[in-house]
Amino acid sequence: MSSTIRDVARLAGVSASTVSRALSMPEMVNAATRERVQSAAERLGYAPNRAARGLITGRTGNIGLVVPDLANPFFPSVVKGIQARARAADIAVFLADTDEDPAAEVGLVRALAKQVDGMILCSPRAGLDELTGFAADTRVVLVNREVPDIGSVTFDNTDGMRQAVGHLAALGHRRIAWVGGPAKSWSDGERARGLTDAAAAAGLEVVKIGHFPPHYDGGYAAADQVVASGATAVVTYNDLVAIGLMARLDARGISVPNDFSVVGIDDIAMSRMARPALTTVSLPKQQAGRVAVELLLALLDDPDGSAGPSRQLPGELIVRGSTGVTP
Amino acid sequence: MSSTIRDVARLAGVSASTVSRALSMPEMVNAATRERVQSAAERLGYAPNRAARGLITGRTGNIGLVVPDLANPFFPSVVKGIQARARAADIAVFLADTDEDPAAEVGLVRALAKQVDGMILCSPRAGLDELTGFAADTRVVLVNREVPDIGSVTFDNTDGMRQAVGHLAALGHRRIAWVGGPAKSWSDGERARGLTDAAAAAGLEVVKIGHFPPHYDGGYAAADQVVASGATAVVTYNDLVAIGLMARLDARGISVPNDFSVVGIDDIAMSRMARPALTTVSLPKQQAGRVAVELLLALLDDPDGSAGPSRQLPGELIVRGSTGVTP
DNA sequence: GTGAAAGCGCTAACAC
DNA sequence: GTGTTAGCGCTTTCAC
Repeated sequence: MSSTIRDVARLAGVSASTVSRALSMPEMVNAATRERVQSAAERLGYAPNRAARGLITGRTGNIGLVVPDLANPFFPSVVKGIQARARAADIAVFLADTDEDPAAEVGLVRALAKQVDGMILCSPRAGLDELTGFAADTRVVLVNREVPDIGSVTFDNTDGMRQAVGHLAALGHRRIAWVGGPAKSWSDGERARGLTDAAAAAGLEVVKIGHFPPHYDGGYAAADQVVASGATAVVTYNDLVAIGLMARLDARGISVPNDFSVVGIDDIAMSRMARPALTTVSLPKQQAGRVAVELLLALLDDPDGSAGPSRQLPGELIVRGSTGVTP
Repeated sequence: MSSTIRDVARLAGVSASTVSRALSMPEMVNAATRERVQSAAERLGYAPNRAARGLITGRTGNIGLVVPDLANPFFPSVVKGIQARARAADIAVFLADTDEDPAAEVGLVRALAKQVDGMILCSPRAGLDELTGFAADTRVVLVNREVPDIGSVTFDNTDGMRQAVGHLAALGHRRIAWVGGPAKSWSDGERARGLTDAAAAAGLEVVKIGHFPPHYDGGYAAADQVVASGATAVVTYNDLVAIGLMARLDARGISVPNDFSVVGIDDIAMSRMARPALTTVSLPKQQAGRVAVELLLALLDDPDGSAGPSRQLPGELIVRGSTGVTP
């Protein structure tokens, strides 16, 4: 159905290798021949079969992308950044959604690894050993996860939490609750630690409220414990949790921000739309995606394939209505 | 780096062809040999190179998926459905996001078409001729778009609008505004027509308010015209628009649902979380994704590749706070 | 039931 | 500068 390199060769009256050269290394071929080949290719709508090319060059021009859950708006943003940067490099993206299932993660990585040049793993839930194992087989870049000897793009949680604490301290809060996300989430640990350290430095008290699913319902469920903790402000694992938490607060007649302050992390679109709008540590999600692709490309061009420098991106506190009033 | 069929053959003490058979047509090989091959494959972590296999079988085991904008929560849901169904069939998914750019759409389809068995195009913005052209080259299934002779999965907009109108009429509304989405969107036309027809049948008046971007900001921008129209209720192109519209209404001190009723379409997660929660025509997004994959699989198995039967999925009105009160 | 040989579409080495 | 040859990893005749 689709035309091959030989069709073009026949039409242009040259050999297949000349077609190949004319298309991928135009300098190496006579100008006249080149034009003949190019117009023939044009006329046939020819485009090389990348699978066949990959077989011989060892480069497929494809990358794999694994995310835990597309329904969490954080990930589509990262995916968009990755897409955009990959397309600019003429690279196609395999996407897999694991549904937050670590076992599925392992299977999907193995399945995809064979047909891609490298993989980007977003917030992987897999264990350290598994990730190290992946990186031995394939070029891997991590997003929102740090593992020794594997390239990664992360966010500066320490500084983000410092900003959040500074803001809450300035509003007069003395006791802050932390609502944690999935126990297997690397960033959960980072954020909790960042918050604890920043609070200690500022002389504030932190109450940790268990682990909750990283969704609206998780926040909704956490709210009552947060209130019972005696805190006057809360920082949550992510925006979705914060929004769910605010809904429960509202249902109980607790006013945000008059009675309570809420700070999220991520800055998903929904946070602007919430009422009151959510104060949050904004993370450069699309940029993280773009940077991840760049790291991966560097890794692919690097003959020994050692991990390039990892990148840490800054977060920025966006103050909105959910922390507008002093307690 | 990765082991090939010959490595397995050597370890099992058989030929490559036997390995191939033992793995893909286990019946055709002696039980003892089969076990030897399978354990050898296991030990080496062998998985066939799908590109190489595709070269000879003509089937890559991959499908392409093109969506206009992952930032619109409607699409991640569909993508999740597609992913899940594809994975069950051991099929990998190439994902491309066009950023609502029809030109990018064409380019991406062409680029992907070569390395996939078929493509799913979600809410494509491309013209009729272009889509027909695609379908001539590749197996194509459309989601949320209907084109003659191309298989598709759509939602029953006519019935959905009938439900919405029935609800609003029962609340006592006599004059309903319609806020349209992108002019190039097929479903925009369908929904507008569905609403108009249902309103006519029920003896209600419809005021159409132009075309707006299918986002929060579009709804925010449309609100003032909606109010000026003299309508007491509004149906919007999608939930995002409805939520933006409600925000502007709120900013102007117009109470939903006391002064105004709002109905969206899609039922994205955010609609449950909005305050007041949004009444909306819920669309089975994940199911649409699953069905699209099934249609595509049927198309691939069909030797003459003619368009299979298209499927239309029902929508269901979910009544929430945004239409709770009679005007 | 199994192996040897051919070939999918392409590119890279080697001749010329 | 261009054609010929070989081969990427796999499946599929065709012999045996």
